[in-house]
Amino acid sequence: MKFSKATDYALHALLYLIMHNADTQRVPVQELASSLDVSATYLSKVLTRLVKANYITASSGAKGGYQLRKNWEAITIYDIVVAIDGEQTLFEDSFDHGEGCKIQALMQEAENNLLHSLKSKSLKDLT
Amino acid sequence: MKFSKATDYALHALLYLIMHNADTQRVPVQELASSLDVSATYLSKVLTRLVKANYITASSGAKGGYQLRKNWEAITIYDIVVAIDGEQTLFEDSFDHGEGCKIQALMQEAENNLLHSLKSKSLKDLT
DNA sequence: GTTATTATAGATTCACAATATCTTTAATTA
DNA sequence: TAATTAAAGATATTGTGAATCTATAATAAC
Ligand code: SF4
Ligand code: SF4
Repeated sequence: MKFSKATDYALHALLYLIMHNADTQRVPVQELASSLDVSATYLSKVLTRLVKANYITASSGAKGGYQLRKNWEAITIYDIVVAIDGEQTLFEDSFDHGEGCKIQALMQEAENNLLHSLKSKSLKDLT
Repeated sequence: MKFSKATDYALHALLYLIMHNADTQRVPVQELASSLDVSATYLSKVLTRLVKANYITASSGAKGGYQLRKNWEAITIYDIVVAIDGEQTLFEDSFDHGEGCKIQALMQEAENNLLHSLKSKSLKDLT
């Protein structure tokens, strides 16, 4: 019952990008990694998922690095979590006895509250 | 970002107790375990935590077993989760840069929504 | 084109906690 | 006393997130 470190890294890297006007400028993973004091190769792996999801862009070579996409303000925290960890369900049903299960209903409602909250917040709220 | 199997087992065991009028009758762990098709010794370990937290009672010896406490209806889902998994925070801060951190604020608010929902539901809602 | 720089991908390892089992001990009943 | 049951402790297993290492591909500068 906790978020992954990868998500933690992703959020912090994004915060760094936001704080460094990185919608106009590229930031190499080395800079991000040393700023966060985490492994560069691992962080790279994490950020690649954000690239795949089109939340940031990347370019190789000199002067390359990561950069926020246009309209990054609209990306929600939920988007990030899903991009990194996938759509895991908080409570996974051992059997699924079908409709009308009270346990399922309870847990899903709780989870929905969490997800709704994550969806209602965007990267703009980090500024 | 998911609940533990132990919590899953606990909820289902409780549901079984509720459905079998187990506020007046004791149910040995063997019966619970075979009903849920899980390991009896492991389930016993899990249920012991509920005993420690005074949500169920246990008695050894012949005709012994587990039994719901009086006023079990008031026990919340949150109570169960905490009794089993402890008070883990969904988002644990890598550094804690102090007040005013937007990331922390966002994640904690989301988490609070989840916890509030879990607190607002009780075992009575399983009947 | 060559070289330097950077991201990406794949394979592999590491570490740790959840899960599970086994065995012993304590408690309770008949 | 004998039988039954929970609790506790030690240990084993497993799963998986986390991390490293080593290539390979892309890009820019010269
Ligand atoms: S009782 Fe409900 S939550 Fe449990 S396995 Fe059946 S359907 Fe799923
Ligand atoms: S930036 Fe915020 S969430 Fe991240 S380590 Fe600092 S205080 Fe914690």
